[in-house]
Amino acid sequence: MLKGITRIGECEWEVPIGYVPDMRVPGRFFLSDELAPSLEEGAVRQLAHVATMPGIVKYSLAMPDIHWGYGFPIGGVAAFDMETGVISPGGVGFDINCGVRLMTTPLTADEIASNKREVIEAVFRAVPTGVGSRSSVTISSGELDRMMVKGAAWAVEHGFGLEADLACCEEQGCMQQADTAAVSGKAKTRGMPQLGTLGSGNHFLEFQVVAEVYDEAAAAAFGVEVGQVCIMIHCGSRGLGHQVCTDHLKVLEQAARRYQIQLPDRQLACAPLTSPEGEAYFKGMACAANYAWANRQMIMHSTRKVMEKMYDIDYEDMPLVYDVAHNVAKREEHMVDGRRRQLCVHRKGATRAFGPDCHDVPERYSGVGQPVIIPGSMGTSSYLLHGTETAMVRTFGSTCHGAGRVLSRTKAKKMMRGQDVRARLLKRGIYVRAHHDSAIAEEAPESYKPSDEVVNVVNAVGISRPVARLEPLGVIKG
DNA sequence: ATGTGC
Repeated sequence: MLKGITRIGECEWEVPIGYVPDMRVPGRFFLSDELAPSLEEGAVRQLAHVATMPGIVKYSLAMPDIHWGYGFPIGGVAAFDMETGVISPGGVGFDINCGVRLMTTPLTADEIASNKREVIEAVFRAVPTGVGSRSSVTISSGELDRMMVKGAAWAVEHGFGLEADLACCEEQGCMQQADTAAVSGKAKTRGMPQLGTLGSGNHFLEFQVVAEVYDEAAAAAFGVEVGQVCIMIHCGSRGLGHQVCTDHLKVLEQAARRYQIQLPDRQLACAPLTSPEGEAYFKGMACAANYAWANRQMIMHSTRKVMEKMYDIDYEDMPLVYDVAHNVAKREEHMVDGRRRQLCVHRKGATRAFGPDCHDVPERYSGVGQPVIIPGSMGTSSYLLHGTETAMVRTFGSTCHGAGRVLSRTKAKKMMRGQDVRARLLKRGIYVRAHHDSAIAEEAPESYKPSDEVVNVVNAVGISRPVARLEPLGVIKG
């Protein structure tokens, strides 16, 4: 382990005050001995830097998928007091409300085996993918504004889903604080033609089969069983969220100076939560978060339409299990040292993992906890878990979000050829569809840590519990 | 992540 880090438990480490100057609280992260060698010193320094920010509560936290990011580490969780704390775009990330949803089908893997390629090609035609991909639906700027205010509900009202889908989204797919006045014209222009598109990079749409169930009762509540085909959708707020982040970063860099906030890294640009600049970022971020929920809702709708057409199943036979945000800041109430406190919880490459009796856990999952969805990389297992009371106590109701890269995109492209990766996966029965082979090389399984190990860690710490493992059958990449 | 970069 790195010098200066203290071991607290089997999978828990502390970054003590003093690791970098001016820390207000210690850092804490969760990591197994297996994952320890891949820990980047830069990511730990970022975790310590976050601990210097005004109003941070208890700890600067990181999940086992910690790695180096813009300002805050990816895998980072930081809660700030609503009155004395700050809000920072670096604590959310450029892809605001990058997230993932899981939908079940009534089909078994055997039932789609004979025409898997066809169905994946059909979904590939129905869901625009890739950098700069454009939507098949055109919306006016007025509609875009309404969509940014209403989120997933906008999509459902326009015929892109079921009322029941909304209850199965974090926040019902809508952050109430959205105010379109905080979204620039440029951001709107970028977002307008991209609604219902998948994007690129690590975003994907994957056909999966439930390979193993670890918790029968929770699996029954979530509606999953062994052998069943599920569809996982991973994407975010596209160009709109990226532009919202860029615009507000510029403002908050100035604001940090004006409010005389001393920052060890310019990328931690922030403003008091109570300041006009901080509030404006929050409102704009909420718009982008709502855009992302509507986006995933529309992609799921397009997928359901294809499935309905190709198989003898109804639209209603494909319920949404859940939709989680991986990149967002939220106002939440948490018990801290026996006291109820209003906090702004930043989760950057981290998943909310609320326990059984928390608010915003759908009624049908109460007693279990919210579903937590952790995608693997292309060709590796994904996991469905549930949130826990331990997460509420230890991590402001948070857990990890995925595997985390081990190879840069450039390195991956140098080391592997997309066509080879595709052929290798096909040998294992996994059909990969993308516009370009280069996208496949960048996202090869070797580019990522195994998802199994991060899931082991969060299970060991108790901040979420595995419900089921899903294995890939076929995948669409941007 | 992103109309990949001042």
